Amino acid sequence: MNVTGHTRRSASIRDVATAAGVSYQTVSRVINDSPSVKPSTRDRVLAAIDELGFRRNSTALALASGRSRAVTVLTSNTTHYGYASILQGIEEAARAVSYDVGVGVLESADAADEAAVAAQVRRAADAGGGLIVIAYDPAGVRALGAVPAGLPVVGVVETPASPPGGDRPWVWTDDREAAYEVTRHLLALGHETVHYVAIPSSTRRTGARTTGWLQALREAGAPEPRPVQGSWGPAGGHAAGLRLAKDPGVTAILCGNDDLALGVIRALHETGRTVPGEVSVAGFDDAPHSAYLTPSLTTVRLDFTGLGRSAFALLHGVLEDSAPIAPHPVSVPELLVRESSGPPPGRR
Amino acid sequence: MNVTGHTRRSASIRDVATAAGVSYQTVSRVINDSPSVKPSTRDRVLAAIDELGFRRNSTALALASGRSRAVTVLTSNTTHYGYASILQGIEEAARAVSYDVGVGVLESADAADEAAVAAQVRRAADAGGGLIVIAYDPAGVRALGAVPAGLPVVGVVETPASPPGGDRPWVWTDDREAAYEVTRHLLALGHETVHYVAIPSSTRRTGARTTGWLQALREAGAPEPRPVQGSWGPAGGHAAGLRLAKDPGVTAILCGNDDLALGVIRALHETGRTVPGEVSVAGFDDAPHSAYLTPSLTTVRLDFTGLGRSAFALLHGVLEDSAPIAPHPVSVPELLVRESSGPPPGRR
DNA sequence: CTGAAAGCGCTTACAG
DNA sequence: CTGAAAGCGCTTACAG
Repeated sequence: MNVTGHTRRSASIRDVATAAGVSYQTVSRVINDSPSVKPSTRDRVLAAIDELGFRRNSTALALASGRSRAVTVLTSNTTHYGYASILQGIEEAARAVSYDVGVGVLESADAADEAAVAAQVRRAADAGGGLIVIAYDPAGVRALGAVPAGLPVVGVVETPASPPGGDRPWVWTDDREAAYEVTRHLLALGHETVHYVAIPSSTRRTGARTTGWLQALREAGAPEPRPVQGSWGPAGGHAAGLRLAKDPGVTAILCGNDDLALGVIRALHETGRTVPGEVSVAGFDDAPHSAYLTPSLTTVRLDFTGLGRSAFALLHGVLEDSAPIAPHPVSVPELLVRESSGPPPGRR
Repeated sequence: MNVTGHTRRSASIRDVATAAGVSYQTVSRVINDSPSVKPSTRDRVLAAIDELGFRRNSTALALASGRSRAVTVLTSNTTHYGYASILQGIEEAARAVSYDVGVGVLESADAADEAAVAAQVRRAADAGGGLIVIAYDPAGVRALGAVPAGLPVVGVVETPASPPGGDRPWVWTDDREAAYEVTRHLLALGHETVHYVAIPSSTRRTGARTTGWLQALREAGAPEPRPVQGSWGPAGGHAAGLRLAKDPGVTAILCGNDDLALGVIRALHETGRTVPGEVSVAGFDDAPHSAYLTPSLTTVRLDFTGLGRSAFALLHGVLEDSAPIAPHPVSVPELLVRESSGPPPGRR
């Protein structure tokens, strides 16, 4: 600060060069760790950098080199636990290697507004650097599809139906396996079948969680009820729960996430059904509060933060042209059996 | 895309100039809405821009002009509901005026790691543009304090004890008023007093929520129990709830946020106390699931998204040198009375 | 091992 | 109303 209150222009490589008695190209070499600098010269430059508090201007770096040590995360939402955790994981990994992280929220989760999604993708592309698209919902899937070829991008996606080719830089958690495990847990308790309240799938096809649930039912020879369409939040779970509560044959309900499960439990309570006495309920994600609900919620923990870190690692590999990192890191889901699941009535 | 799979260099203002038959300075004038361009010239340039798909390079803009239509949000966390909602509000407002938004997570919420906080502030400053610091916790407060003078910054803070001077570009929700209202609600139900489980305060001094709670107790001539220190999450609420449950005189508990309240309710349940039959519990924030808990949670809704929009509006005013926007927008908290609060035992 | 030149894609004065 | 020059702070070849 000078006396007028304006920020002092920070030192440039030319200032450092003058102070160190070298040309500014040499300064550039030092800050880029070029091996061809005499140690004594390097030391003088380093001392000048330190003395002047020089920090390399990232804007100039980006313009001159065409690379911009930055990643933009495109997501439909920042408040849902899973999305927010992925973002946190990305930021953590990015910070470790001095990358900036930007956020772009996709306007409409139902992807009705195609133009808005495309606009966000263009903005992100303009920002330079790489792109990570959270493609759990229609808007995200559309955004991923709208990324122009040639732009470095990683998609955080639902478990693909079949292993994608090597040209698909995607990461995911094994939702199918997770759904399979919870469903088997509920069936093992003695339930005749398990009903399912689905989160909106990212595509028109059946979602990965739905697939895993169905697989478990089929292997057990259990009846296969139609999934109930939910939304992302507790309100959708509540509505679905009220519908399911009308059917006295329903004794076990798997929900596409913990918020839905919470809404379902509320609906069951309102209609006088006890959990887990009359109906067992299980969720997905292990949100922070799920262990403290009454009853505490049986769920599957997915490592979203780790998923975010993996997404960034993959992108970083692409951007830095390093050896292609293992393209499809998959974290293992963990079943957490709590109070909300138990044997069906009459089998206690 | 060309056949080799590389992205085609996008059009520059020189390309547009050539196509339109003008100099590139004229193109610059057109994209900057300069009034001194002949309409017919403008039309030709606009046509060329459209045809070539020209998009202004924001990096070059930033380097040449020294301004960077960008804001970096510094926060301790992206997953807590309040923090995430503020971020969402900022992004929404920023997008409306084509600003990029970056995110920096402050390493340690307890601000023990002073160096890490300072490093994040430097990084954010290097990114250019403005800064919004969420200063609800010690790390955020420290970050806000570490911002070098001259850098455009807006702080999202707890309700200040006294109205700050005009040189403090701060925004807040009226937490004190909110706490005051919930406490009065509980007292009006007939409770002798209201206990308080506090969120960590941003400073060593008493937090705004604590102040509002105390004010209501004093006005009512109610006993003033010591606040119980909680954390941000349900685990802290659970621990605090177990302690409070030991005291049979406790009939009403106000919690610093909904997650704490959820943990408190769980602890009361575990120790055999009914809510609201024996103990009333109220929270703060109106998280999305709070209405669907059993019992549903009495709480105060705070408009975090609106707070984020206000923070950005204030910063935008500073950056664009426009008329100083009303410096301290305050949204009005809304009391939501639900099932978790009722009359004390014996006064039903 | 080090320096001088050209350029990244824009903007900001300065001319006319 | 429009054009030619200089420069933002770096990097990338190109010389020596």
